[in-house]
Amino acid sequence: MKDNTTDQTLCPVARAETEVGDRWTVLVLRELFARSHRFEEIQAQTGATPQMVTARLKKLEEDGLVERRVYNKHPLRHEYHLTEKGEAFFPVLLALRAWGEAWCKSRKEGRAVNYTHLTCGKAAGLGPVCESCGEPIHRNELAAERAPKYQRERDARWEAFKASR
Amino acid sequence: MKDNTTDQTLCPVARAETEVGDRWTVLVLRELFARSHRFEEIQAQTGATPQMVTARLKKLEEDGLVERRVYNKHPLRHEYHLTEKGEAFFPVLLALRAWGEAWCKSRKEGRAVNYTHLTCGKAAGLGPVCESCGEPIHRNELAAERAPKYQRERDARWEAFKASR
DNA sequence: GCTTGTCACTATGAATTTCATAGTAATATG
DNA sequence: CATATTACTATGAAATTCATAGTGACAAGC
Repeated sequence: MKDNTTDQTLCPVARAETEVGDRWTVLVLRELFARSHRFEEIQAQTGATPQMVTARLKKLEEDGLVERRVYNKHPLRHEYHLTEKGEAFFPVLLALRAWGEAWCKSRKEGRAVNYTHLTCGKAAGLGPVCESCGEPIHRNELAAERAPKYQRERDARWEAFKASR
Repeated sequence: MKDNTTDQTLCPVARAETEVGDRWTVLVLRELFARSHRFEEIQAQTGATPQMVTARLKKLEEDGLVERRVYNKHPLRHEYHLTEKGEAFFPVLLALRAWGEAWCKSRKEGRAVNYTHLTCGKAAGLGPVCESCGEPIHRNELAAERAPKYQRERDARWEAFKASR
């Protein structure tokens, strides 16, 4: 995609959007952060078609956010993992999550995931700083726990996906 | 767009992406945060076609991020402004900017915009907390200054846009 | 040794979206 | 009365997306 407005600009937002400015791409990244490393898990949980997943993973790899790791030869099978650049995207996803929780859901729907801030042992809240201790949140100092309802939703998606094959 | 994976999920990221999961949408929001409130400014600076701008603004209005304000009757003319929900999106853009500056540009290209943290009077850095005083950054406590190179880029885009009509 | 299952995709074609180019409508300005 | 300003709309070709189906390589069970 040649693109004079985003490739040749100094604007970091435009630059970023050429790499992650797509719904499926962000959903794939969400899954990688959620430790879904296999193609089928990503496909099932994002709801994308296999072509979409293939295309996004390929582009993410080209852009340096994702790397493939062989976990099986014969047949050749890969797992997808975040690189340093991919891991660095976490604050964006955290901010997007905070906005989504605050502005895209009714109050009675609960949180999908609750984070515990491991450095202080208490609830981290929505960030960017821990609501319990005030320190900036880093992904490696976080323990995630899915709300039962959200966990069930994911389990159901996986079952539905497997059943449809 | 009926969408069983993003409309019916508890995941705030998926919810958010149905509203802002698109390159043009994010670029339009960037312009609104940059205080471009007129249709043509947005069109010129994003590089989108008028249909794209129309469609995104309409959707953003429907989703409650943007409101139209009449600034002229006869002919009827509107300006586009962020609502509270739209303003609340700022941390996402800030995080995206930080990631873009850090990972989508070569070191020798400078920053596009530098922020001064008004509460401490010093450089705010890339956030989410002020690099000078450590406090969380809020948009209304920030003064933005465009790098001369970036300002020239924007001026040139505006000139090119006007010349092409 | 043959069927069934697993995993990661690819193939196909219709439907939708995007893009470039051009044009319109209402009014102000010189 | 001609030109400029502003905010769009129209059109059709090109590209992308989607749903549905299928493939290839192997493992595991019987």
